[in-house]
Amino acid sequence: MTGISKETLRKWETRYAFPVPARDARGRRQFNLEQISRLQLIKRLLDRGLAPRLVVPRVSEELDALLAGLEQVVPAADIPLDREVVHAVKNRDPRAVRTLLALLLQQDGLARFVAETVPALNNIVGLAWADGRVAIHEEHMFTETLKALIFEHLANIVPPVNAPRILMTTPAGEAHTLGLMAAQAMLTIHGADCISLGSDLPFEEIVGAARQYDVAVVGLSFSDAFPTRQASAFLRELRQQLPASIALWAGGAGALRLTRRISGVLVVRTIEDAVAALPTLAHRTLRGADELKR
Amino acid sequence: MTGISKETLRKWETRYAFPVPARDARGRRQFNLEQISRLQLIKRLLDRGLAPRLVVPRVSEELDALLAGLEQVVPAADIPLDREVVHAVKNRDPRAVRTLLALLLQQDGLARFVAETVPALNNIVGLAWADGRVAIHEEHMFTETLKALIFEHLANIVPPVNAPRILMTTPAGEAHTLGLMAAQAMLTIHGADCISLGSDLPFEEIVGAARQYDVAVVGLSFSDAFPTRQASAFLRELRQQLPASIALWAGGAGALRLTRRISGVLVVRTIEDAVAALPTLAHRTLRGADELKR
DNA sequence: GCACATTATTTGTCTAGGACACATTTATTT
DNA sequence: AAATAAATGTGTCCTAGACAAATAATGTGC
Repeated sequence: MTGISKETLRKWETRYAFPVPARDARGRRQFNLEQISRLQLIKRLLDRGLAPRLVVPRVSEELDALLAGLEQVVPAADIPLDREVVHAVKNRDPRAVRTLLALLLQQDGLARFVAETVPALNNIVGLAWADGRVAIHEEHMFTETLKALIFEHLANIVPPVNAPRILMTTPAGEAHTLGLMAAQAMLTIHGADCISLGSDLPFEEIVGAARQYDVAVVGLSFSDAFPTRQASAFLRELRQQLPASIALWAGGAGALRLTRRISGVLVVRTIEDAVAALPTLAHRTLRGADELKR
Repeated sequence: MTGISKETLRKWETRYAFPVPARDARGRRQFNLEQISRLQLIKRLLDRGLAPRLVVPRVSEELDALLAGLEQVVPAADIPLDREVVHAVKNRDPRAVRTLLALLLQQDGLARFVAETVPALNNIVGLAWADGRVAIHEEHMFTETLKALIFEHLANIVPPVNAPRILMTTPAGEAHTLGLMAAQAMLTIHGADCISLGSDLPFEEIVGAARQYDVAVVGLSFSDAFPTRQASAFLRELRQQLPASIALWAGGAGALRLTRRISGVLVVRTIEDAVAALPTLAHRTLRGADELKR
């Protein structure tokens, strides 16, 4: 429920005297709801890079204050219908959510929808979730509806045969694919040939796939929940294992938190960044062409 | 990689003298590839209900023999193009995979495609993965392509307003959604109103969502990798927490292994089972109708 | 005052060996 | 043959401690 391992929880118990759970008849730890919500708060602060010793011993009120200070200022969503969407989500009305999103998509066109509306809405819903105004299942419903919509519109676009190939995936442990899909849509519109391998792909598999699919770029998405340290280590290691000819792009809220730049890794801050980097890529030499030369 | 917890592996080491891994400089266990593949073999046998003491100490050859005896005879895939699909997957040619799948879909129609072709292909690719003939990333590519295809065709179907609502999701820890999507497509064709909440939904959220979305059924999918005991416990607990008026359906390879029936839980063995159970459901009373009565 | 090397502290994850409940199997009695 | 009791099998949790990698603090030379 918190994303914190049981070993870590046990250590915190002895080191910081929190959380000290009740025990059942067998002596097993039983955490109460208050402890769980405090742990979730702690987790969010740790994910933003704070040190455990500063965060774990603090009570919820102090944590709230800390988090408020760190919370990035939300770019006041100038998305039309944003309130209606949130309202439909909270009303648990999937059809209304779909209708509203489809409307926005029609108004904006896929490119703008995916580049602006989706991130903004995602942000709004994410914040509402963090506040507890939107339940996990409501967020899931929103995400699924949005993914379905993007999928459908993506189907009609066929990239040119020699378009630069981009391998899109998510590292092991990262299950959020909405951002990845949005990026994929945008890049496909701009003439890239995206191959999506879905979420949760182990390290070795990413390396192997990048080589075997003959791609120009490996694009990874890190969500807000992904530990910054791990993301950094992951990218460094992957950069080393990948041939220099393959570019490495990292996007998502988790990648934004990477303060120090990693050489050979492009941190995609907005979807437009990725589009801007597209022209630098070499187009694929086709197999047929290769064979003709021989 | 095996789905076996580290605690269990340690216990097996002392109890059955397998696996005894090498140690790194720090004393940490390092399993070699041979041990890992033997463990994967063991896992598959345990999943089929064999007792650990009979399985864990056995060498790979014996395990192979055991498995061969148990392996349900794969319904000789009478799917046309099955070899071509596997070939395209192994060739890492997403476009060819997509073209082939689209072709099959056109030939069969969505209903048959989803009820017969998808499970058969999934089975074939799954077996090829277990043998090591297909890599994880190749399986991901296949799955993603298939999901995209189903999504696109699902978009055109709008269920009647008062259709019985089915909540489709996957329990926490279960990331495989292909089977869920296939079932969703089939049920939607047959007039159900499916609400997909995606994968990996925590227990409490499922309970909450079921109540709040006013559904007639909660449909869960358990993959092959999901521990049978956990699935059983999960379903029992969920059955208890859900109102009796909401039916509970469990599908997927993980649900097939539930030998003892759980009262109030329908184990969906094939997608057709779910379709057959559809007529028993009450249609939704619309809010508008309710209001008129008052 | 700043760059760099060195030492100290923090932190997560691993190890060992043991306890225990629940399930399944075997032995015993009715 | 059925019912009951004892024995064994099994996964998961427990405690207490070791240790390296990361981060912070300190010292040193220029």
